[in-house]
Amino acid sequence: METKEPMELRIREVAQELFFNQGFAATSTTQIAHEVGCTQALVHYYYRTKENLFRQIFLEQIEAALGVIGRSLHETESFETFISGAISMYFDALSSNPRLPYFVLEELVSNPDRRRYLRENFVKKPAYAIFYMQFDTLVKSEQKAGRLANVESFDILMSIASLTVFTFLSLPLYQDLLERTDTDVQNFLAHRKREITRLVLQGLRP
Amino acid sequence: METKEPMELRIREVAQELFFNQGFAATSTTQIAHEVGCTQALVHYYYRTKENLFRQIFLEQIEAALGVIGRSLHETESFETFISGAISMYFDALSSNPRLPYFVLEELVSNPDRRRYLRENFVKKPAYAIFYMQFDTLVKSEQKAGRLANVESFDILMSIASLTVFTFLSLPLYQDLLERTDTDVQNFLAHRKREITRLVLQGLRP
DNA sequence: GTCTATATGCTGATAGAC
DNA sequence: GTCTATCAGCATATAGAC
Repeated sequence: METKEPMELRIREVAQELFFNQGFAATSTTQIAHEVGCTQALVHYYYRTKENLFRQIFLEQIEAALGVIGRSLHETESFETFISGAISMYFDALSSNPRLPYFVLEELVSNPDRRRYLRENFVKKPAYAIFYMQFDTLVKSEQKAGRLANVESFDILMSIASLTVFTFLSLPLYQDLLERTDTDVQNFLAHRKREITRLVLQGLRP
Repeated sequence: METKEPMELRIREVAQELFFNQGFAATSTTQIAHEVGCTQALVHYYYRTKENLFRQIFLEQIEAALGVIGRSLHETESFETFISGAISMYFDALSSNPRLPYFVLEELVSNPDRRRYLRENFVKKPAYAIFYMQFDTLVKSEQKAGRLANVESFDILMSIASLTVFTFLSLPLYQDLLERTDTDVQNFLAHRKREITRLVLQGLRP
């Protein structure tokens, strides 16, 4: 009953995995074709250029990542549970996709065109301005009520991003430089999740 | 009176700048030679391989970075001033070298051989075990005296590294995605330095 | 839709003249 | 020490047979 996947899709799936693990520059269309089990010409038949193939995959990942951030903004009983819930969501999402942060960072840092594209097609969309305004309003009302330290909204987001994202960026270094097993890494992630939550919450107290 | 620099050194300086800004993979010996004003063969005459040339430069940068970390461990009047002084030193060192974190991260993440080399030649050296033990002893004595929250030494280092390093890793994104000027970036860095110091210190309070 | 064959260009590295 | 010339290899991309 198993329907054979069409080549177009298989190429895309294999390409995604390779781009993800090796980056754009280090992945060749020849390698993609080889792992798919077709000729290199077929990759170009479907996607014309390597850049084209990459862009489709890259945007899909960006959208998925932004989706997680969007869903983290939801009603809770208090600002503290809201923040700790958001951190927990980011950590869990990245734990099942630990190479995503480096993949996105690498391609955005090394290619200004991709930054421009992301800015014009995502950052400037009203949805993201609304997201930030909602968060900012929430922060200001909490501060007015005296339940929150006098910290800027942007700083809260930057600190949470720094602490969570860097954990995953440095994971290969943690594992190899300190010679840790996969189990060690899992324990480390769970441990950091708790400590980061504690640190951020303590930093938000008036 | 100006002595003409020997070619060997000029090649190295130009290579350093290019590797720094573009990474190892994206920099060719042809480009190095072109910017130096010599032939590509001369680059290989002096350094034999591109990897060889890179390694010398890379290790120099690693040593410089580790040197800053080493110098940050010094006597102060209190643990709080010690921590805020260290953060300040890291921030200032990176401000005059903002691409260093990405350069080091990229090469270590993308090349397991470099991680192995760094581990065997630096991480395993007694000097770094001593550095960590000194810090750990200091933390434990502060905790015994009730002046410090019950946080593991490694977590303190990880959180400081996350907050400072990620700031510089994400600088191109901050600038381009939010369309900030160079002056904006300078103000942003100064602002984050203060906020990160505040957050870490508050997180260390019992 | 999938293949073979090929064009074109760039890379790192070496041999050998001067 | 610096050059010219060249090699082999791999890349992306395309043309054309089937």
